[in-house]
Amino acid sequence: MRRARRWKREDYARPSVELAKALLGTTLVRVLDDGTRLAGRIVETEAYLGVEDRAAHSYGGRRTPRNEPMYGKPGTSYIYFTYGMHHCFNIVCGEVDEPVAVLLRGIEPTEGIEVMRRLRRGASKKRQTAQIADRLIGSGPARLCQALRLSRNENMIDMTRSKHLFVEGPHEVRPAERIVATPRIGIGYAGEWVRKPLRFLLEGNPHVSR
DNA sequence: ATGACGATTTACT
DNA sequence: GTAAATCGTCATA
Repeated sequence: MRRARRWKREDYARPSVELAKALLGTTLVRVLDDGTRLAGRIVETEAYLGVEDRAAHSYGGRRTPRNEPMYGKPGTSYIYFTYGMHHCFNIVCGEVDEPVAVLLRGIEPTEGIEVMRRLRRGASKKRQTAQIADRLIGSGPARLCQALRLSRNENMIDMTRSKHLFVEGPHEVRPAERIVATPRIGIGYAGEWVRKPLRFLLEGNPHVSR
């Protein structure tokens, strides 16, 4: 087994389409304050291309308090609150002042699975479901945030230095898991950008959303 | 100050 | 398949 290698600045400093594909098969690690280590294999991502991309928060060069992290160093976390109840987690890439990022949409839990299941269940105020199926723990941008206890507290973290949130290699993609591209989800307002194949996933992996 | 809306999830018909 | 939940953000005034 190859030794785990934490991603450095240069690993993040590339175009969002490249990063979105490169992240597939790597491990996202989240260490809670009490030291509990949670981890999952990234199986679904979406690339956001910045100023030209109508679906991106930075479309047209918009720069607001919310999307400020997108203008930071590659490897910075960008976590925002939406729909009055959910969080989405992105990793900033490209160059400083180039507002591009990759949205993480699905992980296959590998470490701390039962803790993640409990975090997911605890996130719902409604009646506690008997048990959350494995494939529903990390399949979806907001579910992933619940499972890893990610919220605005983890916004704007430098993932090349943080002890609580980072990406690890090596890249593990099985031969049967080909990378496929589809249109992005939930961006029906983005005109011609709706159709562009900027969502990437490992074909056949059950921990992909929908 | 106001209002429209969202890079979603869940429950229900 | 359809709709409710739920509130921070941002454009407009």
